[in-house]
Amino acid sequence: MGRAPCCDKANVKRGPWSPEEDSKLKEFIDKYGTGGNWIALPQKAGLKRCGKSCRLRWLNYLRPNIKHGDFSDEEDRVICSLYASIGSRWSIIAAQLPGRTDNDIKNYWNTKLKKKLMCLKSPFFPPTQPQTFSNLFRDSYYTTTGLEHMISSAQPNLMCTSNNMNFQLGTNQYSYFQCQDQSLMNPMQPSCSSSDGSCNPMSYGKDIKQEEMGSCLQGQIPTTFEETQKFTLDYGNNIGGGNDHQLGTWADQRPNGIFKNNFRSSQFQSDIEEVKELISSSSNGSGCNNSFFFYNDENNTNERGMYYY
DNA sequence: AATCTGCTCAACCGCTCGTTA
DNA sequence: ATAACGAGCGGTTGAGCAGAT
Repeated sequence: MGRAPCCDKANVKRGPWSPEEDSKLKEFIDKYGTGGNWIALPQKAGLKRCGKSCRLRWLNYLRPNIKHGDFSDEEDRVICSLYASIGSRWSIIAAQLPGRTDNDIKNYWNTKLKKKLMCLKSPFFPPTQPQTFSNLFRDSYYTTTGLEHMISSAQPNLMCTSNNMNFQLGTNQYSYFQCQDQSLMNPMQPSCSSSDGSCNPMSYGKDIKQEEMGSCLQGQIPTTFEETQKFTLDYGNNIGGGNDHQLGTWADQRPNGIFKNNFRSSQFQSDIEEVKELISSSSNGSGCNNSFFFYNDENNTNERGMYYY
């Protein structure tokens, strides 16, 4: 038995609000406030509406200082930055943008901003404008959870988690991500597990649904690790950092299966073996070899890169 | 001009959480 | 301790619109 409805659905009006209803609601709240009880409000205000509907109408449309219209670049930046950090916590994001409602931001993200960020060079997502991982990762995007989220968003077949594995070698910072091919499993299940649970799926990845992946990939979901590697090479053409993304594809396939982007940092080059060593010792021999590691130099700006193996 | 297609966004739905009795 | 309730939240829907065919 489900929860009792909050109002008598047969006797409440639904659908778009008329100007008369708007003014009734506004006048009532201006005069008496909400009284902390939305359920009782419509009756008092003479509206044949559900309390929830009144609340939504007020919060999203009628209350003072609501800002409508295009989002500014600064607002874009704040939304992306917060989304990268905390995910779809729209009310928290809205709290940082005066005049914007959570519903507005959610709609804006789902219809426009997400697409902007998804414009990677890819056979599955034909770009409408140049966009690269390195752009996504600039400035405030560059947090560990942000990277996890962006990788998962941009590459829906991969669920990535860092397990908070960050370390420093010389002046370079490294973050390690285990990535699991979601096309091979139920999206809620990890593809591999270890005794310390280091392969548990991250919470950000779990809301990518099978049908979304299907439509994203247009039926071309890779089914083997080799196909996934190829897919990632194609799909992640522009993964890279700083100026790296201008240099083209992941051209260098190594015998050991590591795919290399075009890195410029000699420090990074010399760190590689040590990074791999650290990763294999810290990941407790879990056998998770479908992974990224990502590095950032001391300036956090120009020298960045990602290895996939 | 008619039809189709894709997009936007207001509104709804169902769930969780906090409060109260 | 717990059941009931309302507020708030995020996901989803669908009417209306604009542009493409």
